[in-house]
Amino acid sequence: MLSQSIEDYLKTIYEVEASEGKVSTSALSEKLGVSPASVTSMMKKLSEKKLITHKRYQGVKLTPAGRKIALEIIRHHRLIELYLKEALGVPWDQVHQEAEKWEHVLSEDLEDRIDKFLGYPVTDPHGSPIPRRDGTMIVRECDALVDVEPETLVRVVEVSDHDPELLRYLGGIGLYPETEMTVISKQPFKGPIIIELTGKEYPIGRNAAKYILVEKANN
Amino acid sequence: MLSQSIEDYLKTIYEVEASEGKVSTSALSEKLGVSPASVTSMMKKLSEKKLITHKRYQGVKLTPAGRKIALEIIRHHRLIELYLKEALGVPWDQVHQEAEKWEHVLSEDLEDRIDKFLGYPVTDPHGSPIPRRDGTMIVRECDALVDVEPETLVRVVEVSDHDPELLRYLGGIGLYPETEMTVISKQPFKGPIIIELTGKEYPIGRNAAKYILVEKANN
DNA sequence: AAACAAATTTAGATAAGGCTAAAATATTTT
DNA sequence: AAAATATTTTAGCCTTATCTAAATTTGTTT
Repeated sequence: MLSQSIEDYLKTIYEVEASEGKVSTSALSEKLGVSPASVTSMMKKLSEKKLITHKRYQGVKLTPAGRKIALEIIRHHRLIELYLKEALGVPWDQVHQEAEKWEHVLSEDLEDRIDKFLGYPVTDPHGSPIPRRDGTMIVRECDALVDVEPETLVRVVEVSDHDPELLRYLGGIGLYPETEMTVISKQPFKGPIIIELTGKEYPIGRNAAKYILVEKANN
Repeated sequence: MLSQSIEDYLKTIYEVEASEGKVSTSALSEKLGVSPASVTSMMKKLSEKKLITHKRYQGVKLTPAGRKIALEIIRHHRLIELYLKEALGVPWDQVHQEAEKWEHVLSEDLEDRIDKFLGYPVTDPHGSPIPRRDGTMIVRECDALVDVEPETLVRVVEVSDHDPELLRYLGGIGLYPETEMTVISKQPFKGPIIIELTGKEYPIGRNAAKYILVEKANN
């Protein structure tokens, strides 16, 4: 059995690897809210357990064994998020923090029951893909909203779950995964992106728009 | 915020206090699966936090503050047990171990949602009363099955949740809280107690019968 | 009531996982 | 390419919750 701390490190390494490619000590330090020195000492431990490979001063990489564990935790997390929303009506900006704690104590049996209850879903409430039991995950091709050219009709694929305030704003204007909308314009001087949704226009800050993933909609 | 370990100690102290009156170091050591020395050092810490009173060599007692916390954890535990059974069909012999982990990471918000979902229940799947949010708990008068005279019609009130094997056996013969049955006889030489249930007779070991609480049924 | 046994506490050690401050290595700037 | 800056690692310390072994206190027997 792995400690909660180790599980959190592996999950975070996976996420940083996916979003930034390279996994540095400082990135982990920042995301995990611990000092860089703590990260280094944990890296040493994870290396010994053969869950990551670590070149001094060069960052880390998950081994297949480490990746499998990371994906199991992420599977727990995302199943729980969807479950809480569907079964208990927890709003989408709150499911993350709840899942963050529960994911570490979910048994395989309960995981399966939840999966079955939900009808073997493939995405969580934020549109993130749910890894399968076998440690595989289907990743959809998509672009950050911030990179889309104006006058494009897009469909929301995924919204990052890390900022509850952003989620509340987006929920408020009706922007969820699967929602279709048009990018109207990108205001100059790093100004907001204007989108149109159900006939109304809304501004989305550039920074927020990095965390909204979309795909081109047909027509 | 209290550590999981502290929560487990408080809960166990409450349970020992309720079932045995006096709370000794060795009883806690045994129930928690830690050495007596570990118990003593935790008692020191809990005393400093004013959650228990501790007289050297004389056992411990919960303070009102400690009792309140113990009951909060027990409330979590029992709500979760019932929720898992009702919402996800987890068998009653498995809900305990699942609740044992989840109880420490349940938010107040989710607790309330679960409570509401279940219609503000008053007992868990084993018949144990669920403490209210305000830290009060209604305790029903009842006797251990082992102490009941033969030829008595009784109603099951509560079955201890600590032994999955016993729960499976009892479930198999249809013995649950609210079930009515007749005590036929107590076999001599510490032999089993024979009960009649839906027309059939079943033996219940004396030890098991200590953990089955019943009340006299009318007629 | 003295001696023995049982329960409890103290003393000292260990493992996890965190921290700060200082040293080592990389990277960027001049 | 040297100097300055930023990142990473090492060294050493702290806290929490455990443990074992030894000492103390309580309870029980003779």
